[in-house]
Amino acid sequence: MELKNANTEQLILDAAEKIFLDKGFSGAKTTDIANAAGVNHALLHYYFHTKENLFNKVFENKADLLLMTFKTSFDTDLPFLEKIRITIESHFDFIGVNPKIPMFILREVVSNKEKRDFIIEKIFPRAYSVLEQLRKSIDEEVGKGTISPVEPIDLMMNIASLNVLSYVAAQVYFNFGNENTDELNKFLSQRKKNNVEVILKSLKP
Amino acid sequence: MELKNANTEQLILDAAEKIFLDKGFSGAKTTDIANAAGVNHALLHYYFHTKENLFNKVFENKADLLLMTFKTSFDTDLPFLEKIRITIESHFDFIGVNPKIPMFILREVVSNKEKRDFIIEKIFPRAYSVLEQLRKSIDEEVGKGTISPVEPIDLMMNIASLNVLSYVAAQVYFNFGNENTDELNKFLSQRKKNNVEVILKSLKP
DNA sequence: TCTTGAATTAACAAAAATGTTAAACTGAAA
DNA sequence: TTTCAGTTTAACATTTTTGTTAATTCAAGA
Repeated sequence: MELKNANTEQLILDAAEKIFLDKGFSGAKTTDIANAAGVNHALLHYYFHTKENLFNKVFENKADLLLMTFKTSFDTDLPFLEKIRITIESHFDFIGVNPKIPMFILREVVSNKEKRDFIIEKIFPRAYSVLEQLRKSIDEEVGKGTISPVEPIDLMMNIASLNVLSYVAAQVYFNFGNENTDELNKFLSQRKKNNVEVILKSLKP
Repeated sequence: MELKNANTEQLILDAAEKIFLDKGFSGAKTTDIANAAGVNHALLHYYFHTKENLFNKVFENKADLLLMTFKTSFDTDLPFLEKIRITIESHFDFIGVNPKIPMFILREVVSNKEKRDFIIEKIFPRAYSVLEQLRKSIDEEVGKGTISPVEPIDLMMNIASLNVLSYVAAQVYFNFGNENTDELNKFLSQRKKNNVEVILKSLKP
């Protein structure tokens, strides 16, 4: 087997990832992807046949990554509120290293029913177990009087909303993902602190 | 002057709005817009010359609407926390009647620097005065010990994040904007209540 | 009713974007 | 060294999308 093969296939995939993340499916052009990868654009079709096929590879990859977001640290034996804090912070940091994923998924999902269904089918099974596990912990803590009652889905959505839009705002105001300024970093650490505080306060009895 | 004129121009604009809101600039096709408007697609060019020109009309219109979102009710003489509650609820309800606007603006803004700059130039002047007015009220209340200190920008972002993503989730899970089920309405009223509670709790001393 | 100018249409043109093909190249194994 | 399979390229083909033009319709005022 040749090595060029795996190499250029990966080159194309990397370029596709970069451009699809920025522009979405309809905004990205296969010729731009080929150019970015430094290859003849026929090669793109040779390896991936269609634009949609190439896109799906990127999309599924990123969807998986997004789901890992909520690999909550609930199997540790830390106090509940500590686990929540850690969940929020690691979710925030995860987005920090993958800042374009949430908007990428949302963009396709709101404008494309197939993608919407795909994500729902992927998310529901996983989310269900996470949410039920969370419900148990919440009930326990509510019983102990440590926290006030909350629906697991609300808690998760609150965390995701605050964290995701913190980064979207950072991309818009500070051009995050392309530049990195002190102001940006200050903004992000302020948001991180804020998000933890807001969620923890919302759980107070 | 003929009356067809204003009429079909508006027909095209309405169709464009619908399709651009769903698909974004690059996902929308001018022929689809013309079809949706029930007119020959040459008419679209006759009235608006280019796709971009037509899009900008829609975009600027929606950007204005989005900014009106935060026409806070701060000139009333209600207690501070009541004003906050009303702000949250009316923001939530505003999105309810324009559910696709936030994602529409975000989608273009994250993938297009010009649109990003356009929005920033529009938002900053207005946001600045709102935020400074809010800062005054916050300082006052903090002085009275009614609330704990918070940066105005954080408070606003918290509200916007929770409300916007409530509706994005509703679009994804419940196909909001196209269908209207009991489950959806239950979800939305639960989210509205949750969002108010989370923000008000976050302000507790 | 005749003229005028805007509105509308069909037909065409150009550009952009996706996809295909056949031939040339490459490197490893027979 | 020849052969073979996978890789790469240039050139071409198709489809989609945007934009244009010239001829036609239409409604209102002279």
